[in-house]
Amino acid sequence: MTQPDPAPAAQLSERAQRLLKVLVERYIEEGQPVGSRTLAKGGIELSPASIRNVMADLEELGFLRAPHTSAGRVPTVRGYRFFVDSLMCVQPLESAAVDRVRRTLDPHASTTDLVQSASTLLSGLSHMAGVVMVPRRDSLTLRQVEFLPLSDRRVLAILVVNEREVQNRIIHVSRDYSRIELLEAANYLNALFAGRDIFQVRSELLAEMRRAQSDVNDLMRRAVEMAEQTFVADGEAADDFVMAGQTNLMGFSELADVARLRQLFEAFTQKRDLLGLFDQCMHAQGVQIFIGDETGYDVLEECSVITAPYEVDGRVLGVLGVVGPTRMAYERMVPLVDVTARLLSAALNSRV
Amino acid sequence: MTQPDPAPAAQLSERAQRLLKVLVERYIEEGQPVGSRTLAKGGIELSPASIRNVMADLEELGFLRAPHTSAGRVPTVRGYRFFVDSLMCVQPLESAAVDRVRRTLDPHASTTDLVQSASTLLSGLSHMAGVVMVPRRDSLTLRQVEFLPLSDRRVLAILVVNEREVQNRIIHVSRDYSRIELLEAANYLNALFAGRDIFQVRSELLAEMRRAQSDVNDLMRRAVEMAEQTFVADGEAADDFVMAGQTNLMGFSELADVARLRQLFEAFTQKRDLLGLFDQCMHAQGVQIFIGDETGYDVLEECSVITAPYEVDGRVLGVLGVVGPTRMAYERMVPLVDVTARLLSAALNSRV
DNA sequence: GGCTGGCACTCTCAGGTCAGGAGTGCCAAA
DNA sequence: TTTGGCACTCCTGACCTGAGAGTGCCAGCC
Repeated sequence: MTQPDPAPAAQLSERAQRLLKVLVERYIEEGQPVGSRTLAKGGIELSPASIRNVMADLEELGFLRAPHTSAGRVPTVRGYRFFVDSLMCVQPLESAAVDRVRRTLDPHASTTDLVQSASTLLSGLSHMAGVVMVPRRDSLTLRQVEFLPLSDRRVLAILVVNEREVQNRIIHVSRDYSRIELLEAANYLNALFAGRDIFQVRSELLAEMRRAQSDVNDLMRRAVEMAEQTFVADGEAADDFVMAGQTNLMGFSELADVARLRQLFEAFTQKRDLLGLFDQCMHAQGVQIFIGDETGYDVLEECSVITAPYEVDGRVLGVLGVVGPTRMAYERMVPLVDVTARLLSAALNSRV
Repeated sequence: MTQPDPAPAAQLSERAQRLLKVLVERYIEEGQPVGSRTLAKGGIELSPASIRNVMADLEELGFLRAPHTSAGRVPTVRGYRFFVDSLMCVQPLESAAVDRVRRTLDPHASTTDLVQSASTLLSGLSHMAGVVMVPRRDSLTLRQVEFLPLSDRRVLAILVVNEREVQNRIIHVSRDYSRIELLEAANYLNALFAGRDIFQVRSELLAEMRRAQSDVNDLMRRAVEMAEQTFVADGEAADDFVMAGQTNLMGFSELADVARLRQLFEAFTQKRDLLGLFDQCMHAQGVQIFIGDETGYDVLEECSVITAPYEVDGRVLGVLGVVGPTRMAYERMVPLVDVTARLLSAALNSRV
């Protein structure tokens, strides 16, 4: 996890913990700094003065802070962290919401549509921004390849991988090939390598070529030339995510500053920072929570991010999550993200 | 064009016109309401008092308005419109910028990349938001079609159209076909219809089928079943645009209100309004300017939009443009949009 | 008749003051 | 250890004020 330095719960009396819990819940709900009077009336059975003592302790320990002398207290990042780790009661997601997620993530839809739907769902149900990394496909099983001649020594390669995904790329070759020559090369590759991993095929072909040197025939040379360019990873390019509901973030008063908002949205379009954050979550298990500067990125200082990986056949393919202000309903967001990740995994798994 | 009701230039003395021109230019540059003193010192050879008289006339005619009693004047939509139609001197775009556009719009790139580059160029050079409609391809020439069996009576159809564009769709068929059966159907369609328009092919096949009724063989029936679903327009779905540099709009003080900004960005993600506006420009000639409420959409009230259609073989394929605050440097944006549209057309035309 | 200088007027903006309210910290008493 | 009391701090909004900018209008001038 990501808490900066462990704040031993031992430091906090049972009473202080209860108080912190109520205060954080209250603050998340109302958005106003909460004072001792408010707490005394709602949930804490102590006089305002005693509450003030406890709050002073909590402030000293770094769980709370006062925006100014007479303004009640607000949770710090550390306060939220402790709340999230030890105090929060995660309720299961309402079944209506679960149903909606389940119904929307149709296993028959294409991967792109699934990713799109998932991010729309996340934003719709959280009223914040939803993000879904597009699945990284580290294994690309060749199903079929096809080449079509273009002019200028260029060839259009069409690649069907993993049963239903179609990719196409334009490759540059050493001379113009005829339609027939390309067909032969494709047939050769299909016959020999259908059902195999394309990167393996590529390196195998190259190795074979090098070993055999002189006695390779023209057909094989052709095939290798194509394969070399066709079967390259576009993993780099596919390192991407889909986002929905960014505009929801404009509704939060915490983020109402136009200049900050601009930076935030620029970070969203550049994608780099969020991708960095999401990459960290790829191989962590289950739901992760990053609060404020725990994200490690300045632009996200006022934001929290909740993520969960999704997977197929037990292999993590990507990460999804929500982005919102630090003052968010964590106990609702955690199950939302969790359920969405599970159901997206299920949809991807159960496809045929 | 779009001016609401023609403001006869005759109403305006030569002097008033000159004054309006200087005032609008000044306001666009500085962003502050401009007063009589400022004008007297910069460009207008009259005393402040005389200038005030002229300005009062212009205000009465609806070309200017005063934000408040002692704040100088600001152009109204009508003022901008008259400026744009009759007063503005459009300078040609700096050659450095033209070069950059030309170099960036590489004819060898894919359509998607070209559209993306064009919108990035527009936003980069305008410091506002750039928009490019994706080309509507009303003619889809079949080059090759391929079918691959999936489970559950579904087939993956891969379609190469217009020489280099690859589309794929999943179609539902009446029974599971074998790989061979699908191959036959594809060969049949390719042999007969390669190089033809896919919609024509579709209707022809259906007509033929209906005419021949009983004596069609199984192969043909199969082919028709595929073609029927494969060769459908996705023109609807492709009604789309690519936008870049939205965040630039957050820098303008005119648009600094978070609530309005949110509406604007929501309109951008929903796309409907902008598409409506762009559709109007499809069949107008050359550069179009929409100022403030001339756009016809409330969210764009504070914005101006400048568009130009782009074309291939003399046929308009789409529209591109920029979106910014009404207070923009029209005389620079017009040639920018114009040149980008021309060079995008050129790039699309000269491809091989 | 059109242009100009002068002048009173209006409006915004920034800064300062002030009272009210909210919440705290501390202390002494229960 | 808890609690009530009290002085204190700080924010907030309202109000005022003076400076600055620009106008409208008028009377005089070319």
